[in-house]
Amino acid sequence: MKYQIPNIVDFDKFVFRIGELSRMTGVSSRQLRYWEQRDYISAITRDDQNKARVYDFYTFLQVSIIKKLLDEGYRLPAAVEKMSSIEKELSLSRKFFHAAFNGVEVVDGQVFLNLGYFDKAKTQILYGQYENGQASYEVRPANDD
DNA sequence: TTTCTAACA
DNA sequence: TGTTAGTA
Repeated sequence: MKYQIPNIVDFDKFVFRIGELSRMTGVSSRQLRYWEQRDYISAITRDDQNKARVYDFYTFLQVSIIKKLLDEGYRLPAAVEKMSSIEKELSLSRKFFHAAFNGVEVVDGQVFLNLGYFDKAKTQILYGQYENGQASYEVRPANDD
């Protein structure tokens, strides 16, 4: 009764040119080129030197984070450094949730996230629920079909 | 139309 | 960083 999130979203296929990335993030194309020159960000490897830059989804995230930090008052070098640590935290979070998430189950009309076994003996399962912006948890026996 | 580099403001 | 020039 559980399912996996369909792996139909391939983020590697989300690619943007400089004008698009600029409009998406509010960072000027001039800034994007400058940041690349300073090695703060990088575009997908270009064959020719004079061809249009192509940015991937992860660069979009990086630029978005840097932009937010700049708006908060960080100066560019500091913003880049902090973005780097935020990026690592995000990566860890993604890996954690990917490993923890075991599908969705509906009980009595309520939707629960199966977050895997709660104990090493595998007799209990941790369920998470999201409601009104709040996360809550329940531990229930594993064989509660 | 968009992007590129280079250069000046 | 913004802008502009002259291209591809």
